[in-house]
Amino acid sequence: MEKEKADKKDRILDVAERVFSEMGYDGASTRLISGEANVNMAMLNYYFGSKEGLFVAVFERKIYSFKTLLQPIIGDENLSPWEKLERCIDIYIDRILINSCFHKLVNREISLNRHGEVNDKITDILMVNALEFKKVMQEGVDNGSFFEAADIELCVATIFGTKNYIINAPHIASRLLGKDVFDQHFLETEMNQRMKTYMKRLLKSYLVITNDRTN
Amino acid sequence: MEKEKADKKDRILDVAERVFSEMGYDGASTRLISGEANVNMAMLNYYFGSKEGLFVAVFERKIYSFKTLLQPIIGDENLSPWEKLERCIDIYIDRILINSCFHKLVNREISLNRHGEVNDKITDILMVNALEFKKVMQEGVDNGSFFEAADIELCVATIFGTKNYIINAPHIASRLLGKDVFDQHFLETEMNQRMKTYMKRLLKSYLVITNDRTN
DNA sequence: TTTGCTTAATCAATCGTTTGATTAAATTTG
DNA sequence: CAAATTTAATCAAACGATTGATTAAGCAAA
Repeated sequence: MEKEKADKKDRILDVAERVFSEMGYDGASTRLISGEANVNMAMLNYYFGSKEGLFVAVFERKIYSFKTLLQPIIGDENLSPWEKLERCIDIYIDRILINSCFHKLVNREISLNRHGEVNDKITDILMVNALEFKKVMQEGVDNGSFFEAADIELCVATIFGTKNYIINAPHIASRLLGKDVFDQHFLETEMNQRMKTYMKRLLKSYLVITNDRTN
Repeated sequence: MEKEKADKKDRILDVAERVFSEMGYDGASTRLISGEANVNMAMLNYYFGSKEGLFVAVFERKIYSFKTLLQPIIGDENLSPWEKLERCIDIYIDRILINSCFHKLVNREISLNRHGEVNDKITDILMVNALEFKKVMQEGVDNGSFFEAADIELCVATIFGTKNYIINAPHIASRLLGKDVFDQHFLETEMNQRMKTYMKRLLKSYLVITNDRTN
């Protein structure tokens, strides 16, 4: 009973997450979601109060800052700023590519400024994550191991933006890369490694001081 | 008469572009658009046939490849691959920041794969532009002036993705940068210069070979 | 008069939500 | 234990509101 209820709620949330991410909030009707989840329409309101309530629930199940994951790395005094950044990138890319459909949803709905409740919460969490990356890079700049004139705020935009570009428009990314970005297995293995390698090399060559640095 | 009609159509298109980009296609009702444009609702269908027709018209007015802008640069034999890339970045950023609200619309609706007609057209155009950038970078790799193992496809993702991150979620970007990204004047002046400087330095340090290159 | 533009009124369809009835399990009562 | 009562889950049906679209009449200009 308890179990079945939890199962059904989870099934609804799974379907809702997928349908929302495919059709957008407005494009996804409660009838379609309930239909695909094989539950009566009224169950959505019974469990979640409203369509917006369901939307919020989809987020609350998944969204949480991984500040707690990043903190021990950032606080580790044995690691150089660059080593910290490397590990943060690894953790971030791992998490993103596993939940790519969810992050697609996040990015689309956050560009619409509605759903005040959800939006504010997500904005806060995204900001926390962004600021963690910024903090690590600032540390590198401050201790002189990173390029002093580095635009670390735009570096944050690059880290998140490069990922978004692949995730948000998979059919474009597929054509660009010549790979099937819709394939979850490809994302979690080959793409995962490729993005990590690329992000680190890109940022290292920009941030980490070697010798000459002409404009 | 001719003039007034054109004016009215343009006014509708201006409003539609803004409302679509603020609310999304599904979130924007024809009543709201016609209301804000101060025209009768039926005028939308009279001029554009349908809501989707209006949507298409919004795109057709603005979307076109700037391959023609890039071609003379790419074809110029007096320019090195890096010099070509620099100029392409300049042109690209100029164009994007002027039409930021439109590109926000493009990016959201392309992540939803509906509107087959528009989507296919936009995808093609975006691909053309992406492939132009890729071509320039490939040239640099081929002639040995660029890092041979450079992941130029992900470089494309970085160029477009970094821009999207700023444009798509301006309220997040505003908090990250400590600036008002909604301010069109700021975008077209300060942000414009800052993004150009950053993109060039970032890509140059990654692509252009200087001396050592350890992982 | 004919043509092109404009309007208010109206259309069927779909939206998210609510309802009241039904079922089954859990709990209380005798 | 058995009977009575409460609670939770589920459903088909219907609600009012809003959607995009159409109509037919009115209007102005050529």
